[in-house]
Amino acid sequence: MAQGSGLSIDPPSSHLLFTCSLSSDHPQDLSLRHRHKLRLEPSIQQLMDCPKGPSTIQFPVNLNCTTADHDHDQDQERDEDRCFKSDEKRPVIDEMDFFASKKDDEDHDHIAETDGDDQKDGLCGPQHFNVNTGLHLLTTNTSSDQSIVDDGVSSSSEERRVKSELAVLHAELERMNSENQRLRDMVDEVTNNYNNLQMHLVTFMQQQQQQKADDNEVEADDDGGNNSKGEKFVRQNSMRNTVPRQFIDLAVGGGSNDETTDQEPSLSSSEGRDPSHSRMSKQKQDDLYRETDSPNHGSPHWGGSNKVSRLNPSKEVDQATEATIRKARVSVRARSEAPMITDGCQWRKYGQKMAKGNPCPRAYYRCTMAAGCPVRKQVQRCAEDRTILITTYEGNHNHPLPPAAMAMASTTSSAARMLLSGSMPSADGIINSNLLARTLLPCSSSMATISASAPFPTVTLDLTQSPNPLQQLQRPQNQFQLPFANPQQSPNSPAALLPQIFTQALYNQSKFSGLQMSSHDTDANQALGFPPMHNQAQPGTMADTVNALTSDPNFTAALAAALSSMFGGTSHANNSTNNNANVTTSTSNNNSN
DNA sequence: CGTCTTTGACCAGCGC
DNA sequence: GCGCTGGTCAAAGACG
Repeated sequence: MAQGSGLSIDPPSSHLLFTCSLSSDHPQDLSLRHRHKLRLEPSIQQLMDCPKGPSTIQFPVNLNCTTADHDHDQDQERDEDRCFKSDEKRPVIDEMDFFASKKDDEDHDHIAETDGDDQKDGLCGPQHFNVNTGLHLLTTNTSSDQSIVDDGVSSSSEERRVKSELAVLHAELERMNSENQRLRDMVDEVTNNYNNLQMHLVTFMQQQQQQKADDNEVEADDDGGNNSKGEKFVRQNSMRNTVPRQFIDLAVGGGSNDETTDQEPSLSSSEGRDPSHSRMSKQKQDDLYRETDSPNHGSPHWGGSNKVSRLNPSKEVDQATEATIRKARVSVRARSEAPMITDGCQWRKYGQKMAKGNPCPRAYYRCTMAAGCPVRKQVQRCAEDRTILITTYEGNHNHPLPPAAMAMASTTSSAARMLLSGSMPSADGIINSNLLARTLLPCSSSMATISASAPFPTVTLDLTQSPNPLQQLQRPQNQFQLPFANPQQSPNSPAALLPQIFTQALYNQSKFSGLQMSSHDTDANQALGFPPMHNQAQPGTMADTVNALTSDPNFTAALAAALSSMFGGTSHANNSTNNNANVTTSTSNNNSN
């Protein structure tokens, strides 16, 4: 059967097309079917809106046909053939694409490359319409159910009709392109506005910090201190440089802090303890830990890597800040049956204790991805609900991280620094914390809690959406609960994803606050499948996304589809990581000591 | 044999 | 000073 000429377009010809699209006998038909399904539906709406209905409504009419009219294999083969052809023609009425110009270019290139394989590929593009008008005839005959190709008498009139259709469709295409351009301009404008706002916010926060520094300097000078002007200048600069320094810290996953760590004056009690612990471990790894982590190990707080260069001994303010930062923690509450949520890092369990008020033991882990990495985490099940796993992180990694781990790790330090960006110990620190929380996690799908009066400043995100309201009421009163949008989280939502959502939330806000930013953040976001920053400028957008995701019972499938669309089928690694994130082979018993 | 987990012991901080 | 608690150490055992 020859294209265009030999086709016997009997009245149900249009039905044939739909039969083809539903065929599932061949794998390639499945792809075709998906393609049709995905792209035809919006087309229908466009066709409805098209001023010249009859010429363009033909395609959706095909969708209403059934498969019952075709009994012969030959017909089916013909159907498939026509299906491809219809696919080629379909782009004429394809869905609106905000970035159509680029896409069209790409399609055009692709067409040029695979000119002879169009039928196999089912390629689409406006150019196809021009290339193969004979195919177009296949689907232009639905209104009258008359054969077009075999009608030699009416061929000239058909040509004219086709040309007029073509003109109309071209006009429609141009209109859509212009509208696309207009929308893109609007997006650009919004993005620019957002960037400007962000810049202003950063500037404002820096000015606030500088003001604080100035106030401290005035107090110091009033005390009769011998601070020289030069030293004051250094201090002011140190405050001014806070943001860049934080930037560097995060940029390297905690930064190479070995030298600064070694020079860190011990704030812990471990120094007096180390001699008594001179018994050398048999484990090389532990030796390494001791070598590189001894300034912090054994301290009542977990070690942190956010150490400032001690080149200038006058930076007491920075030292105090950094010491507090080391104590800051980020806690994530998520439902998980697994003993530990996999966050992309390798951890070694170094202890387990029974904590007061909780029958479940608390496990202590340290990062083993690099010798001397000071990052630690605690894992404990919630006493009220054993299905809730509470994971608390502290410290910054001193080594490069895999993409899956980078987000969480950087978020820990980001959250810690953000938490401490206010004056925590004072009453107004609570206010600052509250404000911080509001700006920190407006896009959270759950409950964000900031504890400013706890022994260690802690950012807690309750991602469990506890079904028991009493649990919320039982929280300590010194913690702030910030109810955001709280869609009922699907019980099927993989708990392992929640920290990453949390991570993204923190990321967005840390970027929004301008306190921490690095190119690695963007990389991590992208590695996790999150869109680049400029696409999520508005927190509400992210909130909507998270809400939609977490409320979707088919969340995993939807996520996989979304990732596939983002990465063009290369998202398997991330997807599998996400889905398996809470699968851990390690076991932990409940033995207490 | 190397790595990891378990678990009793040790230590420091804190409150009384 | 004493006891409680949280955090850590390190020997011993398990595991691959």
